[in-house]
Amino acid sequence: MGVSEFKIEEFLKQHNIKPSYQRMKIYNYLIKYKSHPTVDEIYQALVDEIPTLSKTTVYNTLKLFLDNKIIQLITIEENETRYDADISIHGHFKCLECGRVYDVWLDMTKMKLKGLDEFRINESHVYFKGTCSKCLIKHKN
Amino acid sequence: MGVSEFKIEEFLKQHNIKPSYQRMKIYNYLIKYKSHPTVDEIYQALVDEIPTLSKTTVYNTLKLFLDNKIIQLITIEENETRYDADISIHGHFKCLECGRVYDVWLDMTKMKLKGLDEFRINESHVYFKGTCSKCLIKHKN
DNA sequence: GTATCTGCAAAACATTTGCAATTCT
DNA sequence: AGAATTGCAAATGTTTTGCAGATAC
Repeated sequence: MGVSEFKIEEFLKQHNIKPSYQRMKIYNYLIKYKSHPTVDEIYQALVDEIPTLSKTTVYNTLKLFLDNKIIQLITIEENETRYDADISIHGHFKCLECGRVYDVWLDMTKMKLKGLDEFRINESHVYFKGTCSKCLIKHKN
Repeated sequence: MGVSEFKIEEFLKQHNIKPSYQRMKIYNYLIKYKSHPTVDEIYQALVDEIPTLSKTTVYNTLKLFLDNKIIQLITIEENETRYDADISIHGHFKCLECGRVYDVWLDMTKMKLKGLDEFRINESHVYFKGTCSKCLIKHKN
């Protein structure tokens, strides 16, 4: 496991979140796999280990994490809400063939904006869609 | 009306879309108001004028427009799919106070991307959230 | 013992699907 | 008439809500 359970427990406490078993497992899943999972993917991945787990708890927990700003929400596809424990400013790329979501590091400070004079920007989101390198290589074979 | 019905009829025909009454009204709504509406907003706006209108038709029509690439889909908020008849490359800004969605013109060519080597990018999307100038002015009063 | 957390079941929405009625040519 | 379009009703899928039981301090 990339981050020890103890560290996660401390981390959640520092953010005013009581570190219940379910919460620690869900947060651990997010930082371990970095796969930008949906609610259902998190639920399916953990239900074997936590047989009593309910989707309601996954929803409740993610909402709590969002409110406390330790995760961010990724909206790429309509009807598909994803979550990311990396809250640094970065974009995403979704491969339309395999469905994987990748991180994209970009410098948005150079981007000139027209039409936002006098607006207050709180959040900036960038995402791309296309075909990832893994899928492109498959085509060659 | 900004664009005559005749022009819309011709436009749809040019894109292999049979210009039914409903389709012309829906397309007209999109180009007239440029408000990036949801399905429900379109439906509510037109149902007075077309009392038999159903949401199914709005869904069908928007899907047809998307397939024929005369509109684009905007995904800003999870659970809220919006549509835009302006298919040029631009971003959007959603005001978290009044809910309005604005167009943002930006030059993305200057944006340096890290992590997308060998990827094929088909679509690029940029959006912002915050407070628009109209709402900021309200605060001063 | 009291607060909180969890999870079932039902409700609330948004979107899709099947199909019959309507419209257009 | 024949093909396409419309729209109702039901189904689907996701997220939210109410609440009762379990758990933690």
